[in-house]
Amino acid sequence: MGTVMRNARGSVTASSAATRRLSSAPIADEIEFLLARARTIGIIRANQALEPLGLKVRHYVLLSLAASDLTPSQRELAEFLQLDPSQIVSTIDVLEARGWVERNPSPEDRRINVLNATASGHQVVKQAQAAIVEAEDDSLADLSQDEREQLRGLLKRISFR
Amino acid sequence: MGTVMRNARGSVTASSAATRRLSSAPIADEIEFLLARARTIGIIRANQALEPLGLKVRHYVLLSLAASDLTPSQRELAEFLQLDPSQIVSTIDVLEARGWVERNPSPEDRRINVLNATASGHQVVKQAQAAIVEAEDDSLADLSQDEREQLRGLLKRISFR
DNA sequence: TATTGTTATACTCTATAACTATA
DNA sequence: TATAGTTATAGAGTATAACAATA
Repeated sequence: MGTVMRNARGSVTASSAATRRLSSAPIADEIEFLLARARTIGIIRANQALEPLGLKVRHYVLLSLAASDLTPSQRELAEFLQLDPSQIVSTIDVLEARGWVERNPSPEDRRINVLNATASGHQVVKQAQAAIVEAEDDSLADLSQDEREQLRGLLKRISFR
Repeated sequence: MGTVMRNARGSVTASSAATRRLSSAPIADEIEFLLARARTIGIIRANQALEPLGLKVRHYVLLSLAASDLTPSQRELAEFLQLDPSQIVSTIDVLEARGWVERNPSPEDRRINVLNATASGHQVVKQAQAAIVEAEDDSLADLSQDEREQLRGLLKRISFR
């Protein structure tokens, strides 16, 4: 799904006469449909939030993982994110060119590149995190804190098993 | 996200050593990340389930809406699904070529095409629905019926507001 | 003059295969 | 012989603009 409505204040909205009318269709009750819709809304808001930093969600996710203390290899990232290894390459190329991430050959197996965030990479990921939290807060505005934790727990169980 | 693991029985799985290891990273707790992941898993399973019918999720969604009693116009569908009108055109072209959907000019405004499913279209959507329910049941296997209703309700509130 | 649907086109994202260097 | 990473390329999906028919 791609095109998105924006209201007068410039924020994303999914409302329109057509949306309200068609939201009574049976498909609007299917979890998979709702997941896809919620994700589309979320990813667009997140990309908007990251735009000032020159990042897209894809870069942010990799940068965040590189900045963790898990020192992931490219292969691990490909598996974890269910992306092709070649897509990891091109995304990391961008992050490395900006000096935010380093590829360090593993001493034990020199085929493997272990990823580390640089000092400026850590700074950027911190800013990005703040922007993402704000966007998420906008997307989930109608849910209480308890409900957000419920949602997080349910999603985690279907995402990792 | 694209590449996907399949286990020995051919069903989709998100598990691997790397996945387990990296799932302790902070990003694996962000709702937007989990939404994206759950949606990827779900859409792949759904596309697999629809493959015998020669359908993808996109076609199924439109066919399902055409088969509802809401007689949506193409413009309404574009708004509802947050797709560009031109994408609606090409998807309906496929459904129409197979004799599952008809474009009927509205008597009140002949610019507007109202969509109706044909008899065979209704049959196909019924089969597709059954396939989707099975795929969804696979994706949500770890959740109780109550938890699925919880999830549906939470997603609906962030998807339509 | 504005809107619905259509066509054409460019762009991004994703999938696949071949290659290198290391093991 | 197998694996990690890279490169190149093709395909699918998405975004944008221009157009004809109708309002």
